[in-house]
Amino acid sequence: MSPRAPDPEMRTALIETAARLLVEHGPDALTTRRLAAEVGTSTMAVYTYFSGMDEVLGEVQKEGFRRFAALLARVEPDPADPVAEIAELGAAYFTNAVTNPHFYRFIFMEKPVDPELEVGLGTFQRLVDGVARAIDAGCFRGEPERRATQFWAGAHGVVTLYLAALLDLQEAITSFRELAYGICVGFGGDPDATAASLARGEKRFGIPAPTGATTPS
Amino acid sequence: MSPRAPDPEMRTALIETAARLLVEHGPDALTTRRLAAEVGTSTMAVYTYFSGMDEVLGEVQKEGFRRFAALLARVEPDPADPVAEIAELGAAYFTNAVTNPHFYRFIFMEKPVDPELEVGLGTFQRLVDGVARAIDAGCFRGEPERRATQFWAGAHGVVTLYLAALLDLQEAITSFRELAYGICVGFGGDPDATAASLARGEKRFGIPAPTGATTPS
DNA sequence: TGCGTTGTATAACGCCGCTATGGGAAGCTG
DNA sequence: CAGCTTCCCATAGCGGCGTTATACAACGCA
Repeated sequence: MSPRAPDPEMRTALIETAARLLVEHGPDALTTRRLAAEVGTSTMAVYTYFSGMDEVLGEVQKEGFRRFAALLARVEPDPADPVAEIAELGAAYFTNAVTNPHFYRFIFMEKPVDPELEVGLGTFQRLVDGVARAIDAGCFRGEPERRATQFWAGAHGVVTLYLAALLDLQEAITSFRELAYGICVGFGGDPDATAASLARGEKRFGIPAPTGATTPS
Repeated sequence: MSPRAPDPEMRTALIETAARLLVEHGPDALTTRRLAAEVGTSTMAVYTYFSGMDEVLGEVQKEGFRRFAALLARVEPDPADPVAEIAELGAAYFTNAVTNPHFYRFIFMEKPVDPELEVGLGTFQRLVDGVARAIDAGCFRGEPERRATQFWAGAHGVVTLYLAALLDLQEAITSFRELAYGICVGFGGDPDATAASLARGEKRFGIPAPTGATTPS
């Protein structure tokens, strides 16, 4: 008395196909019927492997955070120049948003399906750690979590303006840089040293150069 | 040969009812059928007075900006202390978001239906003007539009974190304050004078005190 | 009074998320 | 190797959505 075995690849296929649909066709394409058709199954599969479409969307959100975390993982801790490290994390954040706007919107601009979302908070913790090193090294003053919140808030605000086409890419990059500079120097950072570190970190990660079209589709 | 006259109040009633539905029941309540039922007409009215539901939503967005602009209008230009004026504008922004979270979400976190949205840009211009006065007065350095963008980005980021329940009200207010302080002082503002002006402006407008529940529903 | 014009109520179309149902595949049991 | 139990999933249906076609009712000028 053993039942028919579930397809171990089906759940993964649904999530990855949903993520692809989001990236390629935008959030409107994320319907149960279209997802099932794209995978080559019926809508019932969604209810066999998930509680409903909402859980699929939650998994897509997690997948987005996983990809973002993978990008952040490219940034190595730099005890010698923690402000440069923060600039690298910022560049990674910005690059992630510009490269995959649909994903960014879905992850950061919609109310999270899973309020816990430990994987999302993990990416924030990565920033808190970097900021804590900078504060310990005396690069600027503050409480790590709160200062990290402010870096994040600024980055998110600039990205949001960019994605709403209220800023072109060049303006967005400039504001992004200056906001980081303002926070560091505003809380005690040395102006010249801060500018040098931010430039160093940004160069290391490499923000996408604004060539050709400078507003998102 | 004169046809049946259109009801001059119908268009307004639809927009205002839609706004009320958004405020009281959230964005999911903004359906054609429910809106028509609430107004006491049929769904066809939406197509008689608008091109479709999208145009209604666009008008709701404009209405939200109009209410926000009315709040900003309470802030009088203060040539003697432009940084206090910026703090007042910030407090108005924050209050607007906290008081009407559904409206804030709808206006600032969803892609605008009408990309022009001159009324929305008008509210931003109000900030640019205040920032320009501060720069002219030597309170900090920069180009008005870009610096205003950065204030806006920071405010929006903090509000977003608050509405996502990742910050409680007290944390949000603190980050809000410190971000403004950081931008001013980071670009040349005198620390003590900036802190005093920000406190003065905030006191004048009055950010809602965090009493009782400190996270949005 | 009649006619032309136009608002709008009703019903229908094709979507949506979701569920009820039933057939068939799978593997343990005798 | 049958048989039976179990569960996957294809099909079809339900109530919702935005939108559209149609028919009727209201209105003002001739």
